[in-house]
Amino acid sequence: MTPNTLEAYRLFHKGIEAFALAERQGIRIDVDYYEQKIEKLQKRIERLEKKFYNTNFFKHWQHTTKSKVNINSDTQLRRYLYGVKKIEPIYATESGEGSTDEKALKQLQIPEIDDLLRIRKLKKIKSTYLEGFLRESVNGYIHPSFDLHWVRTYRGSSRNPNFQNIPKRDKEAMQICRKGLYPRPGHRLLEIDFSKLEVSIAACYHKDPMMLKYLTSDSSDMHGDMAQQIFKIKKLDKSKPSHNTLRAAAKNGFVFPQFYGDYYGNNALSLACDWGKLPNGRWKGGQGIELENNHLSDHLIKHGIKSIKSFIEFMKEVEKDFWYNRFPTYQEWKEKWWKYYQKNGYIDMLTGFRCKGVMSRNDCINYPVQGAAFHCLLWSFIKLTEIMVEEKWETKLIGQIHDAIVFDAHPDELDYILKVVKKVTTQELPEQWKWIIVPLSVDADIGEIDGSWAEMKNLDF
DNA sequence: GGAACTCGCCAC
DNA sequence: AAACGTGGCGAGTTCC
Repeated sequence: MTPNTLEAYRLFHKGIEAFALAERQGIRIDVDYYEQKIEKLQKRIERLEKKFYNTNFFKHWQHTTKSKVNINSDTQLRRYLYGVKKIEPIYATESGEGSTDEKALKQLQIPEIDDLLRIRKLKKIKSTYLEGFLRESVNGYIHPSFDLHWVRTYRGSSRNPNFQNIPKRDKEAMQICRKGLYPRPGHRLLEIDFSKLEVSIAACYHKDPMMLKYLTSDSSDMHGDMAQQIFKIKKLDKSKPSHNTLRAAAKNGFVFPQFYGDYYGNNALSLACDWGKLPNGRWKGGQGIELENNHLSDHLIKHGIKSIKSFIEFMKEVEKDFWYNRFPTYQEWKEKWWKYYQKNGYIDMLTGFRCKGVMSRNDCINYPVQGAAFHCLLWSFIKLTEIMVEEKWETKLIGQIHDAIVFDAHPDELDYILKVVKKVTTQELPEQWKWIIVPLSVDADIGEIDGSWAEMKNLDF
């Protein structure tokens, strides 16, 4: 695994130097806040544990176990549920054991297990994030390492602590974890991320006309179109919350998984799971989100999809249409790319990096996209760091999350920084790399002066 | 008593 | 033909 061209080598060399500056700068943290929050969480966890110990579920579990039960042990839980109680596991792990992850446990519909999952969630927040931050803090700052020498796709990684997986979607976890991360006194946190970067970079490889159209025209909407097709609605109306839910479901339950190489069977099941029609493949009316006095499930039944089986068959057709009618050139590219690897034993990225070794079909399709997309971020990160040093900014780059850069910004420099960021990311980058044939765009989130990372607002610029 | 492993879960 | 890509990390368990 090496950069295959001088250009690729230089990108990583400069990347390491730029990351070193960000690492030295670090991210300010509120140590007192985390210490107090850990104590509070610990008390909440103990209360929940006490409650759980009083349930019949736990008492029976302990009764059937010789040694003292550790409720944090998935191994012990697995033995109890699937061994002692002989419940049929919903699905298995990689190694063939019955799964005890959240999704599998929820489907067992045992009320006491909800307590267990709640405890699991709080412990994750406390140990991985809060205690991790404190362990790594030096004089009120954490200094995550940003590495460029681990990842198979030539992406970056982060550790000690990992700055790239701090909770965001789960509101409660996000608040707790990010509330103690700050800019330097008097500054504002600023996060810039590329919009739909991987989809755009994929298009630079396959050049599918329909995809290029989606990425170039403001009026077209790929996820909206897929929502219409999957959920059989005539016209997606973005002013309706229910339609936005369906659009998000199409995006996260079909389009993105398909890009990563998933197939209709998984898509159908996970979509159906989301609106609660499983387990047992039972397809009932009166479920799923409300659509004009109608539940999604009734709506689909009315349109001839009367069982989970027929939904799977339907999604099979949707998939076929997606690849062979909507994006045929993308489909051909995937086949061509996979064949090329099988013949030559390697594939080259648009940025001059070579992937070799044992790779699956999905790997061949994903690696070049994932890598080159990150290299767009990296190139921008380097360029902005160079300008920062050259112009002696008070503002500093302090971190990177695959397609996003985090700044610790001086308020007086903010307008200027935003102008430079936009120029570098959307103009200079495509000028530098002529293979970028789609418009790139960036989005900004900004915190208050002395505001934490938990309270960021979208910024028009 | 530590290394290696599995599992679960957070991000993109 | 195959069947979701990349990481880091904590906790528990098993192996030596």
